[in-house]
Amino acid sequence: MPDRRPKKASHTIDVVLLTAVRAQLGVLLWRTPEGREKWSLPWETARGEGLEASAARAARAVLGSDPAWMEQIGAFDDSKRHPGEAEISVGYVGLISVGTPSPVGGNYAWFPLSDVPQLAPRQRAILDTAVSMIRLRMDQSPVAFKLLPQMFTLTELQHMYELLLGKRLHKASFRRALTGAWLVEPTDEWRSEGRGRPAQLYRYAPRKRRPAQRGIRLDLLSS
Amino acid sequence: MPDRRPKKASHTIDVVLLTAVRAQLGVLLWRTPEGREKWSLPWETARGEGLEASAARAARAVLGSDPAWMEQIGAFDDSKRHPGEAEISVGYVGLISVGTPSPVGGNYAWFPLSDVPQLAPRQRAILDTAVSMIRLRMDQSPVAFKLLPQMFTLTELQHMYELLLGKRLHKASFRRALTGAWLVEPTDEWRSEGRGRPAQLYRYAPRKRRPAQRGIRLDLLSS
DNA sequence: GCGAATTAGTCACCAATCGCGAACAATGTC
DNA sequence: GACATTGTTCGCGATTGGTGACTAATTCGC
Repeated sequence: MPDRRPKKASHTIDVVLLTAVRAQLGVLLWRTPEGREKWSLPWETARGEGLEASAARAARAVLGSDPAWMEQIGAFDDSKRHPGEAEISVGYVGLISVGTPSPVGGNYAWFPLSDVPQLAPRQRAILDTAVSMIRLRMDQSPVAFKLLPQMFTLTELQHMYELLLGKRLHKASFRRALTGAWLVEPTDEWRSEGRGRPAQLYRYAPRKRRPAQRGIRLDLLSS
Repeated sequence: MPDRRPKKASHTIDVVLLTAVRAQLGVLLWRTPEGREKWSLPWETARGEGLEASAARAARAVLGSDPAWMEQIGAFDDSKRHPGEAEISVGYVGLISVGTPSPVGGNYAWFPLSDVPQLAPRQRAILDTAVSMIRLRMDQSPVAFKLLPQMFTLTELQHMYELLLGKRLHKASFRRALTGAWLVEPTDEWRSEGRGRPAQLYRYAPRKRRPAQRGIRLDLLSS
């Protein structure tokens, strides 16, 4: 990614790649060639190809494949300097399904969010915004599903929601809401995971819903 | 605002200023000096002062005062050209309370969203994103309140919510939800608006709430 | 083979919330 | 003063959401 040719680019594209790692969110960082233990978000200089394209290129260069989902976070200046010396950076967040092969071990590593090393201030802001945006959008985007493989058990899905929400959910309520929303459909496969009853596998398959005439949720305000 | 001096700026800041105008959202546009009937969002070239500062400067230059609320929308390239020829543009949305004096009549005018003239494609994208973002964030930001004066009647507030949501709300339910969310407090002033009982004036005064342990709203997904 | 342990999936009860119509209150109009 | 008009509140029935307990299917230890 970071091949710095024209010294000061007008703007860079910085990518926050997230996945679930050991009951936490994890972010993929790149070891900079300069310092021994300096880490950075993967980033690209703009090449006049469009922001989405730049972000996709950056992600593909790291992963070898496209993220399951990607969205822009916003533009950042944040006074402080950027590794690429650019005036502004445009942040993108991408979600990686668990199980996707990733280049761990080389100059890349997954860091749990609770244990992220020091980053350039602007990149730290990009990361924080990415995470809070993901958590905010859970209701409007199929975020949890994009962090899971195509087929998953309902318990895995619930754990993913708990991870993102940061709180425990009740099994029965979760499943009732899920079937009411028509988001998943069962497959005819089952998975036996050690001891206990095997779990049925589901896939993400949102269906049309009736308009769902619920009122406004003013209680979400002033949270 | 648009004083174009260094021909090609690296990026511009484009501002979507919204207010309520005749039971619709309205956006403030600027008549470009070139074409007779060509309109544009107010915009600024970057001056190395920070994005927020540029956006605030752009808004202040148009209004003479600061918007009641402002937030970044994102960065846009969108292939097509921008009036300022910049590679990318960073969009901001600002909310103007009804009643705020605004420079209508000069080279500025409010356009209801249903009747916006042709814009540069990128600015059209910025405007559309701004509106949908405002509508999405209603639950998380006090958007409706920022479009109203400091003191307002509950009927006015309800009309504002109806305008933003695009649907009618039931009076009793709206008020119940409102008091339950502890968002407003009554003042000791009343306003008599022609015929009918005078309405009490309220002000936006969010209070701490108990954690409000409601579950996830999966039904909001796949809308 | 058999029961304990473990995990998946469902049911039923109860409380909180919501949609909705109607009542009640306070003012202007005739 | 009767009536229209607008603001404010009440209460009922239906839906939704939180919760514990129940059933189902498998592994493990003996």
